[in-house]
Amino acid sequence: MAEAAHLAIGDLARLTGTKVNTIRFYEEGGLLPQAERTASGRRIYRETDVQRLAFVRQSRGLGFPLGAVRELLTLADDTNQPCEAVDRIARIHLSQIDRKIADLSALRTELDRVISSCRHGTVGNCKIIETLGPRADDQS
Amino acid sequence: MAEAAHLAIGDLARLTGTKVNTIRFYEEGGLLPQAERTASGRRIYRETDVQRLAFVRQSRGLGFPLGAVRELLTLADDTNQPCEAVDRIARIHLSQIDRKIADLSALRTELDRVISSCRHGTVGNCKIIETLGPRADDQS
DNA sequence: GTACAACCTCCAGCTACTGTAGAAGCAAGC
DNA sequence: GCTTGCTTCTACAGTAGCTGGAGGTTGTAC
Repeated sequence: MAEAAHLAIGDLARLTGTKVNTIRFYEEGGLLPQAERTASGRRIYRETDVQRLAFVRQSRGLGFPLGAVRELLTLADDTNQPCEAVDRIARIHLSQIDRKIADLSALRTELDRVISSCRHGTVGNCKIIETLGPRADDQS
Repeated sequence: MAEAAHLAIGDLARLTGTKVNTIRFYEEGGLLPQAERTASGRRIYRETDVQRLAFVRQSRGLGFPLGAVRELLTLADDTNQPCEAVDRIARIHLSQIDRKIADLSALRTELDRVISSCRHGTVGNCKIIETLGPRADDQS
């Protein structure tokens, strides 16, 4: 009997590509339920835990913040609900990613402009340094 | 006498659009020198501090991490050096921004794909939820 | 003399983990 | 039954870059 009736935390970690500490961290944050324990206090897991953790990891891999993952988990447990709420969470996340990309792109443009101005002289007349500080005009 | 011979931390904050706590944080982190103090222990600043903090803020605004800002400050103080090192720091930062943009773009594509699969039914047959968990195949 | 703003230090909290210390459990070999 | 060595346990510090708050002075204006 007992072909993997239950798993130790290290097994769960290996199965899901998650660090042991991260699993404990998720448990503490309510993303995973409080694990059952052996008599000596070690956590034990089952197949459902593997699935739940895989869900968490997949969501995190798509960049959902932990709060969103918690919501998604709650929603996923209630299979009769319309999936509108799920869709909404995902779209909010998408728009946040779009915003980050836009911000970074603007930053990139600006930084590129700054770098292009470099004439490879000394720091004293370096356009990059000038751009960074208002000291540029102290020769007036 | 005394038309702003020196500035209080609140003045410096206003002049540079920086929070007071942030200024103290920068001082602690060595981005600003230890400020002079009045007899009663209050920090006092001069024009050079305004310039230095402006430099820090400008650099941060371009996304340079604090470590890079520290290096840039050191370089900026030695005006005779070639500005190669400055250029290098900026280029490294640029490439990291490029990488972030690429990562986010890939994420965006994937997330968009997931969202597009939504058929607006119930959570039970929600493609988004399916994508997030390996539970999808449990009907086999 | 008394408000009240601005300043001080110290510390907790944010995100999402990661790593470490020190102790205890567990399986295998001898 | 003892040692070795791996896994697990709890608890806490650290990462980046601040931000906000508590609780206590100081400076200034009325």
